[in-house]
Amino acid sequence: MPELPEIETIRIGLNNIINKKISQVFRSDKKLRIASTLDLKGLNGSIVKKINRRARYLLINFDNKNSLIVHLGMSGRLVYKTQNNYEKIKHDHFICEFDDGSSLIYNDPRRFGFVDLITTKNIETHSMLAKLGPEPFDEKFDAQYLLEKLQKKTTNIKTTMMDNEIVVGVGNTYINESLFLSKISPLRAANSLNKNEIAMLVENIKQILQTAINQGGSSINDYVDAKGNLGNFQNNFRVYGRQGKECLVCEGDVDRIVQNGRSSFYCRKCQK
DNA sequence: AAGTAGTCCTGAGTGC
DNA sequence: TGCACTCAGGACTACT
Repeated sequence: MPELPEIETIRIGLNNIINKKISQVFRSDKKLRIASTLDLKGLNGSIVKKINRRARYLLINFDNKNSLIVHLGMSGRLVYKTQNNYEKIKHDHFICEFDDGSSLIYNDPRRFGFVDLITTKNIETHSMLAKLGPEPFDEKFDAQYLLEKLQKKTTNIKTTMMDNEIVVGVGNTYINESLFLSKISPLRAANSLNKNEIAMLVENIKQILQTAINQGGSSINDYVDAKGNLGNFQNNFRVYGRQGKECLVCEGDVDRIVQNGRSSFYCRKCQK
């Protein structure tokens, strides 16, 4: 499941489509998460200028002032193939073929993701991007900012940190890991954290996301990068998916609970 | 207003 | 072997 480090890894890998010219676009008739307003004709002849990322959205800017917004949902893959005459496989929903014969393929079995086209200057007003909070690596995301945001939040800290209006790109996997490193229980009310705990949490979120990017993301179930390679960070998980196993810090066991319909993994003894 | 539950989807895993 | 069922979760919508 792609989270921010995986998307960032894909973004870096996609730099080799810059300056390529689209010769043909394919879209399947399957419904993705949001109805796309994609005008296929408008993409033909477009040249890729830049690949950006905002939260978990990949933004592909073209020379004609349009941008593709791509979200990979739970199971989406965005893979670049250099071979000519790429043959579609099951769940390929969107394909850009370039004039040198290479292809960019969006494949998504569960169809939680989407592809949309928007005028680049209006990109921040897109319904999916308009309300997003700061990037975790943005200097605006610091202890003072988070303290203010959490003050009135009575819900648990784990769910709160996955709210995109507070900070973007912190999904289930990395918030579990960040809370473990910060020795904070996922059950704590968000407004019960003191400033030291908040500062530690901010630092650990930044650090764990950066480490994951450096290692090419995590491969759980579906994720591969733009070249189809697996990531490595899953080997570094301290609590995620380790229920019943021994805590790596103390002699306790890792617990699994469900919060707001999502799995949380934590050590009762280490995380208070 | 804030918090919570339901929703979309398919493939992998489990039990009979 | 095959069927039925459950689970995974990002982010929206619709309730309370």
